[in-house]
Amino acid sequence: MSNLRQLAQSLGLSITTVSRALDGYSDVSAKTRQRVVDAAARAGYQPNASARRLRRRRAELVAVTLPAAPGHIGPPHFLDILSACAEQLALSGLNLVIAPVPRGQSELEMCRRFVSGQRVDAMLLVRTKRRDERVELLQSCGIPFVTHGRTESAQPHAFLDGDGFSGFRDATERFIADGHTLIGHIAGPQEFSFAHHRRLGWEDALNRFKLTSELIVEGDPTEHGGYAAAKALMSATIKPTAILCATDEMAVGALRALREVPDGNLVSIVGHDDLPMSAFTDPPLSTMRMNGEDIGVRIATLLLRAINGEAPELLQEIHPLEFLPRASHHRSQQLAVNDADTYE
Amino acid sequence: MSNLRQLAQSLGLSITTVSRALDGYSDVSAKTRQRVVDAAARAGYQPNASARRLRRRRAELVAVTLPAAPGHIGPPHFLDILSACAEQLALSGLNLVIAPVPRGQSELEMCRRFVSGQRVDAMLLVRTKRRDERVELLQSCGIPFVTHGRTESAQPHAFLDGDGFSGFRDATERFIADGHTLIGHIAGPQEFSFAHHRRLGWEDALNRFKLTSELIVEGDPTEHGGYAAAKALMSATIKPTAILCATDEMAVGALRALREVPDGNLVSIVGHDDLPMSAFTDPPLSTMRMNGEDIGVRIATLLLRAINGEAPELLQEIHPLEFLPRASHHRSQQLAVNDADTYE
DNA sequence: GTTGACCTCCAAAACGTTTTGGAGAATTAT
DNA sequence: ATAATTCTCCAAAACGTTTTGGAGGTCAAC
Repeated sequence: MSNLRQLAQSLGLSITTVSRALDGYSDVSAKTRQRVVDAAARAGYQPNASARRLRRRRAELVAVTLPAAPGHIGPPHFLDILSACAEQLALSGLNLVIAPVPRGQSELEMCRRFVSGQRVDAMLLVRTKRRDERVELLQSCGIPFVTHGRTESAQPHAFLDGDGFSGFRDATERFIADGHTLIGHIAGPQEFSFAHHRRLGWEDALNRFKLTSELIVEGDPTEHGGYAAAKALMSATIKPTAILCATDEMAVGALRALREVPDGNLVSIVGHDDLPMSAFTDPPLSTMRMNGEDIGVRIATLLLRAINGEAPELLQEIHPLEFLPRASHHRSQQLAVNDADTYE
Repeated sequence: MSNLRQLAQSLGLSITTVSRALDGYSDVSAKTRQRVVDAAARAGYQPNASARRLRRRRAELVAVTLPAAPGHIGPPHFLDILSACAEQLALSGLNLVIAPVPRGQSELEMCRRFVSGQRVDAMLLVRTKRRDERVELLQSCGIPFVTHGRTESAQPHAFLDGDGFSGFRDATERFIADGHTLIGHIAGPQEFSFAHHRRLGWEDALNRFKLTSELIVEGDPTEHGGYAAAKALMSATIKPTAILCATDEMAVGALRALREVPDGNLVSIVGHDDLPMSAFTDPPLSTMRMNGEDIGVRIATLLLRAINGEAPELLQEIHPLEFLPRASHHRSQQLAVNDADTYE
């Protein structure tokens, strides 16, 4: 609307003074400041964002890459995370921009365009892979970034992740304590680090108790992926009596598959994410989720600290998972009579 | 990284020439242009976004407001829409920024900040209300904007919407044709235009056939809202034999409520949105969805046309809904024997 | 041999802000 | 009464780009 020059002119002051008055510098008298602030409010003055960004050499923007992945973009509540993150960032004057990968372009090129055009002060990467080329690029550029999920990068980088390993190990041991010996896993694509950690946790528990870890099928992290995987598991000669699913979405698919298969309704199921709908499936889905406060806010905090130059080693958070027992992890009651204490 | 000046210096050319060479002006010789383009590629040159934005007086940004609404932010697939929209916008050099409402601030203030700070070239409003103050503000500012969902604004504005009225009217008539006479509606908050249109469609069909339109309960557009509403409907003295739900999420909640109620499994259900999970509920959820290509892309196109100055009247799209019959709309087979032809 | 029309290129201004390095006035200390 | 200090304010430079309005040269036409 209006700019600093017009405002200054109308007040008979210099641009400098108006600018400094609004920015709260101490070298402008209280009286003048008040006059300026009033006039600015009256005029609805807002500094031109591009001009400030240019002068300050900060983009005031953080980009989140949305990989055009097969299946869904992320868990359905992912937008809520982004929204909370954006809200927190906004408190520090940063806006969150969505950086989709243009058709026919690689994620890498997109990242490059964003950083070398100085469009962003930092980046947020989601759906990180175990070996993620985006991480390597951003590390070599030296631009601050945070990933949602770990990677196997040699150099440390900032990340926030849930402890999928422990969560899935514990869930598996819980099944074992219930007397299960044939515990399957519907895994997500192993290139994704979240899927890999969850699988390793499941495997770890089975190895420790010398149980088979062969009842595993990998699928897309979608309802259909879970459906197909469950069908595959249940059509083998050795069928699991309990199944851990990498995500709630896969678990929802698995539940449907189990409805269509003989004795499928005796198979126990556990998922991960605690989607809003998970409490409303039949049976209500036992699941787990990262506890603690809002993930989006935490991510924003990490981003801000990264922008402030804190070392990546200090910006790594692994949050424990919280188990949410509902009905689905306890379906075959006849197994529960085993003596669970022998496993302690 | 590098800027125009350095690039020009290294080539022994002026800044002007380098700039114009890269922008494809005709007043630079083919030979020089080639030299410039090569050097730019080698240096990985990307123009500084803030500088260009300042000079061109375009923010190259579009903001989407994410109301901190009760319940979820939007349908779970909403992020996919935004992603597609962002991708399409990116083809025209525009980025999509998330504009959440800061705590303790109204959506209105947020919009004002964005437009008067010239942070955006256009805005996208979602979850529009029948009387939406954001629309009024943006209209008075004269900034281009598109809404996802209609409003009852006096002045026309650009929008994209599904034909919820016809969709719900048709779905109701389908129930009537199946012999139902007690058809309930689980409505969304009527201040939202999408919820209102859907309700009106349901009501219209009932009125036309002189059936009662009293079996209606309003709830939050969430699983829990649907659950509670269904419980309420089923605990009245007159119980519906079929229920239309304003959203799939509400339908999922309703399905669970019906499982917990005598004869609930005979009640037919229809939802709206075709969430990925809707095909995996028990029974699979009959639903409807806006057909046509990617909604996100269409929204982006509308935004671009609005930015180009096209009149709002020309930027209004109402898309028909497509009915997706699965199992849930046909549960009480004994009712279907009625003579449906009398209703034609 | 001059005129006009092109073809290349460029200096300088502009976008609106923040920041630097004072200038002048008022106040206090010597 | 002068010097030192503080209090206000401001002119000008800078951020990196795009765009305006030519400048100088070459070539063909008259």
